[in-house]
Amino acid sequence: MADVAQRAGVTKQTVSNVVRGRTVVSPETRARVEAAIAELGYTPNLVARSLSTGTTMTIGFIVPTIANPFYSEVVEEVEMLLEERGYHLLLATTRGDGDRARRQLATLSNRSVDALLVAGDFDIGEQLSPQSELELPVVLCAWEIDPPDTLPVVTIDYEKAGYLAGRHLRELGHRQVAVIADLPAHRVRVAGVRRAFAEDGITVPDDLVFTAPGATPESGYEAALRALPQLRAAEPVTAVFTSTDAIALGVMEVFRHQGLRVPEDISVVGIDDIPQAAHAHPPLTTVALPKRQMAREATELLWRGIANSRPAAPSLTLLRPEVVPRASSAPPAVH
Amino acid sequence: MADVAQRAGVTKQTVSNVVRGRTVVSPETRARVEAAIAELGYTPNLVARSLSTGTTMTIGFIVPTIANPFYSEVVEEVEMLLEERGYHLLLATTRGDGDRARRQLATLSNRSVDALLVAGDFDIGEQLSPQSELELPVVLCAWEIDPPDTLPVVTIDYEKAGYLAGRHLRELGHRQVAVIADLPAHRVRVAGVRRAFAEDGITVPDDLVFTAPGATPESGYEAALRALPQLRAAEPVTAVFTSTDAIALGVMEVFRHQGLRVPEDISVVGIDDIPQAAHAHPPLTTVALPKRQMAREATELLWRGIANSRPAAPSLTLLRPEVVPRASSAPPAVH
DNA sequence: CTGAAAGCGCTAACAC
DNA sequence: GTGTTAGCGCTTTCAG
Repeated sequence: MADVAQRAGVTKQTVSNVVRGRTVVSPETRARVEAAIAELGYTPNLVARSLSTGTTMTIGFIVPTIANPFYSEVVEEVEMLLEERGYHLLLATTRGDGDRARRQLATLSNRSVDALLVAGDFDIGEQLSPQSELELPVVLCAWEIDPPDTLPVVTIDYEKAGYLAGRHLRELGHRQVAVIADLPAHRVRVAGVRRAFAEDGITVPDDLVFTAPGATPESGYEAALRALPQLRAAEPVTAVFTSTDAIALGVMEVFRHQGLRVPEDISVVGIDDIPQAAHAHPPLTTVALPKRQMAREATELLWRGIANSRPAAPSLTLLRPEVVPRASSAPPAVH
Repeated sequence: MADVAQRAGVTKQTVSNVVRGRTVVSPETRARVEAAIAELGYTPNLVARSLSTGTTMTIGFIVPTIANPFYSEVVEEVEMLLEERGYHLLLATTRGDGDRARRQLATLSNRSVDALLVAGDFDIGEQLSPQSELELPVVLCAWEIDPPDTLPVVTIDYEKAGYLAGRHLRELGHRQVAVIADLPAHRVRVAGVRRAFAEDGITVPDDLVFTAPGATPESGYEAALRALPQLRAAEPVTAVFTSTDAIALGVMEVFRHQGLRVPEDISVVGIDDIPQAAHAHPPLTTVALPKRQMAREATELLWRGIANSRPAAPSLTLLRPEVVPRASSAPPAVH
């Protein structure tokens, strides 16, 4: 920078002004400086600028994983929004490991990011309270279980997602439903389904609730195998609610192998609306979670936090999920 | 830091030594300093450290998109490897936009990252030559088309992936194959298929090559619809090669709707081995691309580059793909 | 083993 | 409009 200044016959300060596009520089001076920059191939040192300004133009995003299409879509959207404002994305994953989460939080908050977005995995909640004391804007998103009330949270009404799935089945006329869910992580979604049936005085019996740990197609496959005898019991189950589309994919695979037709013999409803849901066989009825909208609102709060250089006031934004009816659900067969 | 030093009755230097775990500090002094740190809640400013050391403990990763499971898996693996060494991940996406790519490259290289990993999209290649002049370790990965020979490149033998798919079909006895590919991006994969058939003196006619832009299930669906008349022509096509599993998913959906049985009437082979391939209907035969291994080797070169504070010597590492036979491919029906 | 001094490259105040 | 003066918070010499 000093070299550029000398070559252009000005001071570093003027070079700085030119680089940052300040309007205080006369056109001639600007031209001279720009020429010098080009000749010397000068490029400003962002770290030095950060030290000086106290701002890094970087925000940290802590997510459980990126392999899950739900999160990768959120991350993609956030990255896009940040880029629009010239911000960068420092990405960290916790993989459901509380220790990792804590470490990630610690490093990122040492003034190396301007703000922090944290997507919720239930075990990270605890570590967060000390964080709020820190002078760093923090926004939480995708917080399914017990969103803290000390920070701004943008999440989805997961209970309602379950409720909508349940009501969809009820409206089709289903009375006997099995549940295959990644418990306890998705307990809120299951509660929603139960509520929908309870409204009509129907109880979902505990022995029709099966767990699919990890919420993968594989876990859904295994859970469906375990569930099979119950599904075919005397009082026939006419529908299956899965807490995730991924689980539904595995469940439907079992049904195909076992000759259970979807939706003729049994309906299937998932949650999420992942890209593959539309191309499943049959296309999967699901409850879409507004991930991109969540990303937008969370980022908006981030900007607000950055503007005030502290977290936005505690708040809870609950986004509304929406049923996407497809071919995997239909009225129960009459018998 | 000065406060901590004063409180512990030492200088900043000693505090620094304690923080960085240097062994030059006497146990008593160390204890005093640590107490002061705890009492004051001191946490080192990483930006200042970076300015001083010239190292940010951050590496940049430029990737076309993260929504595609191929890349998200690579990113996830890279992030894990970085975390092991205490490095952070600055993620940028290009979305196939050359301008964005150039901007991303420019910002990231201004000393704000210690090294740069770039996953290949064909239009980014050009921007990269100026970069190599920069004193920044750069490693390229997933470079399907024309890997530059001026930088270290870790990629997959995509031609061989196509070749293996083709040979798999040949070994099953298929002679007449249609190709549905995201061209021109995947032209190398198609060339591989052609080579496999050419070895047996069989030419894949151009009018059996269909393009599925974007390599999504949707694009595969549409391409398959266009291809249908040809597939049912006089000389029957007994197999379809798709340049990507995602395309195959859409193609198989069309076949189901049209009553074409897979693999009895027609075999389908994809490339990639995305998670859904195993749960497709039927499970998809594919050629697995060693993404995680690619991530590992690329990261290894990154470390080497950082150690020498410049890119590793130009090199080309070609990883070997592998056929994963599943139910979507079988010998052609005799007629 | 500890301390004092100099600087990393840039920006924010002020003067001029 | 442009130049001058101080730092931002840390690390790195180099003496002691």
